[in-house]
Amino acid sequence: MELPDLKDDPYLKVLRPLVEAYLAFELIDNRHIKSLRLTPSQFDVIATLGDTEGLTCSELSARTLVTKGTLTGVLDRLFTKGLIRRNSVKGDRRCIKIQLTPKGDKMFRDTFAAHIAFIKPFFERALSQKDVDIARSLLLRLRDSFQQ
Amino acid sequence: MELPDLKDDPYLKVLRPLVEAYLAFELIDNRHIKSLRLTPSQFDVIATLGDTEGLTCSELSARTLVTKGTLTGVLDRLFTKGLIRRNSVKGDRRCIKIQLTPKGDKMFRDTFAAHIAFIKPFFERALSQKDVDIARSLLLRLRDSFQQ
DNA sequence: GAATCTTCGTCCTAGTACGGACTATTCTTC
DNA sequence: GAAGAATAGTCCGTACTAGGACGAAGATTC
Repeated sequence: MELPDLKDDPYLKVLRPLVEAYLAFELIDNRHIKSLRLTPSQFDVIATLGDTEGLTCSELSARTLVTKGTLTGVLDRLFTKGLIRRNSVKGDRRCIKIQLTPKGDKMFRDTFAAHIAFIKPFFERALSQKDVDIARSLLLRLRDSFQQ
Repeated sequence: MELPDLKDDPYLKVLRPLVEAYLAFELIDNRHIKSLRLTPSQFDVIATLGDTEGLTCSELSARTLVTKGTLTGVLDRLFTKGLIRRNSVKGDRRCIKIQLTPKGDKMFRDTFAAHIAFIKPFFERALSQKDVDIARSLLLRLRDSFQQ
């Protein structure tokens, strides 16, 4: 990312920290996911499918960060690992319902809570409860600004 | 990314906003860069090379978000576009010094300031100067926590 | 000065990103 | 009910990612 030396600009002072905080989080996050033998996208899909009756591809790509085109390949690899299955949908032959297999469900139960527990202390160490509320509000304002 | 419904947890309330704010920024950022006929990585390299006498591949990959392995391909494409050249380094035949060509330098001058000017209003709209300072401090604390 | 360690850039693999093109359906509209 | 529009999932091309393997070249150590 373009991170020039613009510390003199009062507004752009927040660009670098935003990028750096996110990337630092992402690095830790991805590293732990990798130790679960999954890629971030695969984990994303498994976590989203957990505790559902199954979702279509479009629902999945809407709720995850995986785009429609990429999803096909991700699902192929999860299928090869025996973690998901594709069921046809009665009433609409265009749709496919993606569902966790028992093995996939076990993966979800084993890894999901563990991953959250792993990530949480990093936030607790950095921010007080009050800080959390402030950070949340500022970040949401930034998000909304970029989403117009 | 894994973004489960954990709003009940006071600490993880900030995870989603962090990810969402960053991704919203990245989307806008990348879209504008694309309109300059560059990819984010290519822009990153051009911006980093700007106003230097040239950098080696390792320096470049240290200062940008492009890893060593990816850099080769990115430089190949920039070379094809005539934006950079690779010079040998006297005294160390392992190194190659990457430098902007006149065309690359023109690209840097034309696009860099324009891109900053494009991004800045999104921050100005969202945050007051005071907010900027607070956001910056909180984000840096998060970053440091994830960097141990 | 030889063996070793380190660094440099490149190449490789598996996986992902985006967006456009494509086929098969289903829905709308007249 | 037939033509057109919209939706679902797949496939494709170009580019990128991380990390590991590699050979060439420099630095270190004894």
